[in-house]
Amino acid sequence: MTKNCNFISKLREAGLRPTKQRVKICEILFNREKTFHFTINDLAKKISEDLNEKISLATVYNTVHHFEKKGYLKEIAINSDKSYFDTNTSAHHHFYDEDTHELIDCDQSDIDTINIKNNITGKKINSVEVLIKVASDNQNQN
Amino acid sequence: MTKNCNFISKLREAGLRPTKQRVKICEILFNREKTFHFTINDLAKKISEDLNEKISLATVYNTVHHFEKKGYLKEIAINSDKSYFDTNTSAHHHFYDEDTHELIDCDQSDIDTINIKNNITGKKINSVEVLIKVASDNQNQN
DNA sequence: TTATACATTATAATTATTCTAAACTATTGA
DNA sequence: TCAATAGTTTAGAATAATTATAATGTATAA
Repeated sequence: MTKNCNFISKLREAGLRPTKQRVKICEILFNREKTFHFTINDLAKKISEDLNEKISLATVYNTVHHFEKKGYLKEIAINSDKSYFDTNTSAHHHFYDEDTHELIDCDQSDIDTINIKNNITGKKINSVEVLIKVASDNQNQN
Repeated sequence: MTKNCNFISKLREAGLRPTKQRVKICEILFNREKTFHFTINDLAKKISEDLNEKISLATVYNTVHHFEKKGYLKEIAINSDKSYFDTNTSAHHHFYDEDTHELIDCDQSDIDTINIKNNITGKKINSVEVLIKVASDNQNQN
């Protein structure tokens, strides 16, 4: 349970009270080795299953957005159906599997640093992200 | 009016009957030098203004999606608020101005070709797109 | 010119997300 | 320790983008 203590500190650092719901969300999001890609719905479902009790969608939305603002999560733009979030907040790129709708991290070393030769005047670059859409090799792609 | 004849052919090639509404949509989308970036709502509003009569949103959605399937338009993923479309269907990258929510084409020559050193096994790369998010230099970015 | 298949439209339905207001809970300080 | 309070959770309503529906309208082929 030292992990939960860490989550409580993490929440406090974000200026959030460590409630049962938020600690649970932390456990699911940050208690893992590998990057986790999810939609709000994925996450809410997982929480309900794990806790075996309901959690309000609004709470999940609120908490995820708080975490995003604090830089604990990153939103990944793929299509406009739904929002995807990523527990890996470092600058990195993604594969998106159009068959399974799965998001996969791209190894830093698999793409050379992207050099933007001309930026828009008077603007600062906030992020540069590559999205590689892939699909089954032997499938028609209408 | 030779332009409209072209649009009629274009529509026929897409297997679509050249109706008044569709020809108008073509005029607005393809009768221009520069790339046009838009949301369905932008487009519907522009049509209503130009025609000075209403067009059903459903028609705009249907036509835009037909055009997308036919490769006359491309969807650009930015965030999940709304869908952006682009009349430039060639492989190219974008700037997204987070202040104005405007989408701007990135010159082909401004980014070197992106080389993916390791693809997902058994998958074919369908597209590689870079999105550069920019914002005012002298503005806090909470 | 007429039958038919395709289109348009208004409106309803759906889905993702945000808002609201009431009930609840963690924290602060007496 | 305990009440006051400020922040949280929640269900459900509201909103916004998109898609479905079904009736009416129109382009086209014969």
